[in-house]
Amino acid sequence: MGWPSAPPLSPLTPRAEQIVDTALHLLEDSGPEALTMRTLAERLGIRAPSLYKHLPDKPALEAALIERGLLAMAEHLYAALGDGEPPETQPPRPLREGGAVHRLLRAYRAQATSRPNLYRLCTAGELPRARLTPGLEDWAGAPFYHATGDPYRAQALWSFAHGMVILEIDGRFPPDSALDITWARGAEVFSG
Amino acid sequence: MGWPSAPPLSPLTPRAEQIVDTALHLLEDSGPEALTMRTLAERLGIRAPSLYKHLPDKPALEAALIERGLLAMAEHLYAALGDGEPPETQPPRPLREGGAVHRLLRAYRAQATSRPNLYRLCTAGELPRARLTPGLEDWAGAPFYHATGDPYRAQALWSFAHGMVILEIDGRFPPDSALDITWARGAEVFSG
DNA sequence: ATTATCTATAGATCTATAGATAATGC
DNA sequence: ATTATCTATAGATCTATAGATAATGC
Repeated sequence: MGWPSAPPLSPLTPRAEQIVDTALHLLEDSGPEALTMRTLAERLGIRAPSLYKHLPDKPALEAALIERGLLAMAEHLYAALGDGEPPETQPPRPLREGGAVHRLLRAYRAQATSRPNLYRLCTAGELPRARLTPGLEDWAGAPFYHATGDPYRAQALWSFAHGMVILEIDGRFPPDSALDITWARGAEVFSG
Repeated sequence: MGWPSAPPLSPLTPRAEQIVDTALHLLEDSGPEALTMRTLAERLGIRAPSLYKHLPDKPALEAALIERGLLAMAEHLYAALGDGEPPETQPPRPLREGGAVHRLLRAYRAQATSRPNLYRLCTAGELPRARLTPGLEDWAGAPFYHATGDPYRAQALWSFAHGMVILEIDGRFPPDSALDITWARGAEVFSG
């Protein structure tokens, strides 16, 4: 008995998988403005038009990246909640450093900042829901519910976490900010 | 005795002011992808090259929009904290509906959602600090400090507010979400 | 004279399609 | 035959500059 597993992503051909993988690195290394079909092809050692034999169009590529981002984030979050420890078996540990909220937030921050450009792609603007594997979005959001046990607190906690991460990634906090403390304050507040 | 007033924005010529104003409406009505020099000129009944006689380039236009957005938001927030009621004269009202945190959050949400495209422009990606009036950013962020009395709580509260707003604007919450309740939960949690 | 505007255009990109060509796998 | 790639190119934009032209204000 453990956490639910992710809905399986629609399979790609091996070459398409390779392309998406290269795109992932290109995005992370060089930022979203570098993620063009031409530059991607260049990294693969081919010409841009060849890409269209493997992926229908650029939105499809972006959707594939988003799916991988959501999947990686969620797996990280479920692992942080404790593998094989669904909520019922976990004693409530509010206000403790080792509580579920603290662990969840630490994992969220670590995963997001480890791939900031992918995180931005996954969360900025509207989600291309029609192109995503059904159920993936809900499954990826569920850890917040598991950590709080309440849908409203879950949304509020996610908002806090997303706000912190995106403002941190975008360099919006004053450069001398002690963000560790801010994260800890947030965790305490939401553990009460 | 009241709240500090905004640092004065560097003045533009009347025509430039008009252009910025039109850009503001164009952005809000038609979204960021419509904010091109050509479309803006069209709205003004002139040709795109004419704009460059009034504003040096497009980043300057964007900076002017951002300044206006920050100014409008901050004025709204200061007003919500209570005009002429600096923190010392306000009795602490934690956990009360009428508390400073509640009022601040309500104002933040109302202002942001009243002009979502401007809000996005002001908060997405990196801030063109070199082009902004010095002191404006700090002044605009201060209401969060005034409402919490602590820099860490202030940053955490701002993150929550920004996360809620941007996720709401971008349609990231499930469509049947009762966001009023989520906002209230957040306000309670940060008032404790 | 100065100010606001115009036309013409350079120069950079991007996505995506059509059709040809080479290489691989029965 | 099928698969992967290529070249050539259509078609859409965008920002911004140069230099000409018309209108306004002394």
